[in-house]
Amino acid sequence: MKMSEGVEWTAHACTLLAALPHGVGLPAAALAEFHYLAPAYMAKHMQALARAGVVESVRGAGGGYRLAKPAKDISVWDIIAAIEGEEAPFRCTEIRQKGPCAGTDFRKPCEITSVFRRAETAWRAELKSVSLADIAAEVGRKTTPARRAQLTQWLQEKLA
Amino acid sequence: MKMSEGVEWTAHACTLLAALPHGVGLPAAALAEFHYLAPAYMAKHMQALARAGVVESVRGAGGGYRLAKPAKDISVWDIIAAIEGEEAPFRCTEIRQKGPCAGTDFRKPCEITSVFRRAETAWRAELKSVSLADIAAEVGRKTTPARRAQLTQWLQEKLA
DNA sequence: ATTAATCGGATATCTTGTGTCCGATATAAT
DNA sequence: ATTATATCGGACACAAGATATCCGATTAAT
Repeated sequence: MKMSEGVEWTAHACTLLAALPHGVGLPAAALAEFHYLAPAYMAKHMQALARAGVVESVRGAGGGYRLAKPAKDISVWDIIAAIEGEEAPFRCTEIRQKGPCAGTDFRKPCEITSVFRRAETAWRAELKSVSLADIAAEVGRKTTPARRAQLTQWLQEKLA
Repeated sequence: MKMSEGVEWTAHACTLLAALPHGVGLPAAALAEFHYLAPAYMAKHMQALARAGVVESVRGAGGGYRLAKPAKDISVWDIIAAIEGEEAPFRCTEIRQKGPCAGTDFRKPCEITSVFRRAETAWRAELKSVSLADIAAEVGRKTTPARRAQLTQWLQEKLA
């Protein structure tokens, strides 16, 4: 069970977008360059985010991706759902309904499925409770002035 | 991100083993037959459980697999760890350390990794909190007398 | 000692994730 | 208005992990 690297890539990319002024975006190539990631693959993942409504795409010269909503309204879960889909990691195939001793009264989920449901609900709850705004604020708080200057300069190049 | 079906298969298989008297086991073929599952593939998964110390294998005629510990000391998490490994679904590759604006003070995990750590800790906590004994007890409570008789007869065949 | 049953690891197939490329489209410059 | 350039979007290859099987090694029963 491995989560796609795309989640990590886009989470960091969206954190960068959240640090930008409202309405301002960056092309996928710049988002990839910011962490030295494969541009084409990053582009593919950003497409998934756009389809899911997390970011908006602007085509043509000077275009790129920008957040489709305020950063406080985008959770880490939203990013996972966009990249990985909403389906749960554990998928009950109802094997209890098969076999020599299978019964017939199966309206409720089996005990094993129930455990996984509870666990995955707790997992999603944590992921939903943190927004891009929270992350961006925390990152900003920890950023040194030197790095902040570096970032400003890099952004000027890219936004010019 | 998909969890292996082996987790579902072996969770149900272990639930069956937990219902047996202490020290008694069943061959992999019987565990598969109980839910009409592919015997060879079930065998492979049971091997993983044996390697992880969740079950013990007994070779030769009359052998099979039995729980290696009391059912109350085996959690759902132990089964996942055996089948899937202990590694977390989200794997931080420290992309923040790369790129034109990468800094140098990276002793602590980044904000994004922290969120995933918290979420996965909550997930594992739920899975660790439920033992095979809990599941077996709940299943037993819900089992009708008719099905219990079915099970008893099937077991007599298999244990004979 | 022989036979039969069972585990254990090596092997093959298939789905999913990883990664790239080129056409479609919109912007900016001329 | 036209052209050239930048950018997204989906179609297309490749690699990795999950799925599934088979046969040899080992052990108990006969």
